[in-house]
Amino acid sequence: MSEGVEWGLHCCVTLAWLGDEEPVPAARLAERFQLPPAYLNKCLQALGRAGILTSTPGARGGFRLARAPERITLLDLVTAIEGPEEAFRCTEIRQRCAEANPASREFLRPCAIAAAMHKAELAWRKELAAQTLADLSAAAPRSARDAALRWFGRGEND
Amino acid sequence: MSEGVEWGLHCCVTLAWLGDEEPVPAARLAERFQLPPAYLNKCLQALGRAGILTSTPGARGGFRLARAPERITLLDLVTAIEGPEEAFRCTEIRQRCAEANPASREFLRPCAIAAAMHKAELAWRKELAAQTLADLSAAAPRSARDAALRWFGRGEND
DNA sequence: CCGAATCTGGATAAATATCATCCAGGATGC
DNA sequence: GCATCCTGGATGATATTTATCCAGATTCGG
Repeated sequence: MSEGVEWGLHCCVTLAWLGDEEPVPAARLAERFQLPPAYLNKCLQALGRAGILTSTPGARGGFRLARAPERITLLDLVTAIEGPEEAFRCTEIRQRCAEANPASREFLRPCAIAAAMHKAELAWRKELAAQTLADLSAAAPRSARDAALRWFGRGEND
Repeated sequence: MSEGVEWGLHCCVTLAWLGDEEPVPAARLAERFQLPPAYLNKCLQALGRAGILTSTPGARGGFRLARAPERITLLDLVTAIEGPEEAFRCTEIRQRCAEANPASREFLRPCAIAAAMHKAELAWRKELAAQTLADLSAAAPRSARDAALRWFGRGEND
């Protein structure tokens, strides 16, 4: 799994803590986590296209959550970064057997192997869909949240 | 996920069908599925090191299942090919925050984000562990099994 | 005992994906 | 107007996956 998932998760949790009064520039988030600014920006763009973040261009612009943390699941995040394809992709090698006829009725139903892997993937997605950004923000220690608020200069308001 | 997982699964299901009276050379399995022989061999070697297959060198040698299909789970197979690492790997970017002190007590407990991803991964593994090679062999249509037996010249005995 | 078949493991190369940077263009606020 | 900041494309660096080849060891069959 690409590292952008981890970056995106940390950034979104941070954005959840900060609230959406004021957008946060990508460069500032990169600085916070010591990540490459240009590349982190690419990840945030992907989150924007997926409707998880909204971006505001221009001075004092940046990113903020597009909706309440309770309504953003980990599955949303992971799918936005990694894409919607499953980890296991069936290449239908059963149809490459010498005698196999691709038009055979046998191939109408899915490959049992692909079905088994798919079932596991569904379990994974279900678990991801069951956890929201709000859960993550709450699970982190208060000290982490407080430190973030201070670092971003939001300690006073919130 | 690497394609070797799919190859390994198909090969193992086939070996389950054939029984373990006689080992099957890697080259023959490659021919069956039209896969690159040398590279498929590497995958089978990995399954051998993982204790899923046993290999016998020399003429009339090849691979066979190391134990009954009921006792080989999909998790065994996937782990053998993909390795034991989790898909999401936490790089502890929370510790890279400017003010963070790596010795802090806060970092003794795992990162909430990593824990959430880990939970999903466990659900995936659990589902994989619940399915065995025997289940897969049984789920495939009889015609596929029969065709394999014929192709490998084992139609008469079994 | 010889030779063909076969696995083992290392070296290597090709193809692809991931990670990362840069830049031109457009939008926004001061 | 100008500094800030997102957007998207082009490009390059690095890592991983896929694939090949070969020398060495082992076994079978004659």
